[in-house]
Amino acid sequence: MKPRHLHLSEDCRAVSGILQRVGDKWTVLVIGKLGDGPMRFNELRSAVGGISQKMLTTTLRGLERDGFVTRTVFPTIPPRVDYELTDLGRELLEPVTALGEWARQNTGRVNAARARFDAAVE
Amino acid sequence: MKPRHLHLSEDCRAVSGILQRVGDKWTVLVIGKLGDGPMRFNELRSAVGGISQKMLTTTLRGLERDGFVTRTVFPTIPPRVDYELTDLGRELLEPVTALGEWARQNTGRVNAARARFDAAVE
DNA sequence: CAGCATCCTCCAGGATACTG
DNA sequence: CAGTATCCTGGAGGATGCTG
Repeated sequence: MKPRHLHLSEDCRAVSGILQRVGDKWTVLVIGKLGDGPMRFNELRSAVGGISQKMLTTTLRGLERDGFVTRTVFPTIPPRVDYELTDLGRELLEPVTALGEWARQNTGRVNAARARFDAAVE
Repeated sequence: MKPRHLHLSEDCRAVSGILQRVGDKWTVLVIGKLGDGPMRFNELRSAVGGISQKMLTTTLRGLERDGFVTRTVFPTIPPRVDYELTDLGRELLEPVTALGEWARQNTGRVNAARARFDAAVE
């Protein structure tokens, strides 16, 4: 085994994979909302806001497939479906939240850099 | 006992933004390589592997614009251009690496969940 | 209510060719 | 060497309509 420096170079493909998985338009927003507790489909839809029905379905299926979310169907009329984070999903939420915290604290610096860059191009 | 205030909900748009920024196909791989020190264009190109010249240019421009990397041109013949992480870039690398570490430790569980899901659908 | 099915648009990203 | 400039394609994602 290679010695681990604190660089991500060695595992960067894996990092890239997980980031692409989680870096699509809706995934984080959905697991973010589900972090508050189980939710029904349309409840989640309006909580996220702006997401199409198709994309919510797609996103949830993906999360379910990867073991981040459970899907519970109540065979009532009308039907009721609850989505809830699994343990794995909640664990994922931690490093994601850390990144989110970083984002929250540094958007200012990023925006400043952008303004500087765009001004330089003029 | 889980920490009760993960509340990603409030800033989830910002999180989503930064994740989409960093969640494209090449960004993480590039800053991962640059984490080892400054690199020239083609050096970086072959280090990353599989990236087209166009996408490396695009990715680097984006990173430069956001203040994550610096671009230094040496007016020699042939030309030489060095790319290097800024402080901001190195700081970004930390939460990203944490997420990468999570990915490294949990790909097994995710793959297992996928296999289970796909088998159930069959 | 919670979806599937369909159609359509847009753009990330690859391939290729040319240049200072 | 380090790029620009074009062309092209797959797939993410939106809009709409139908169903158990």
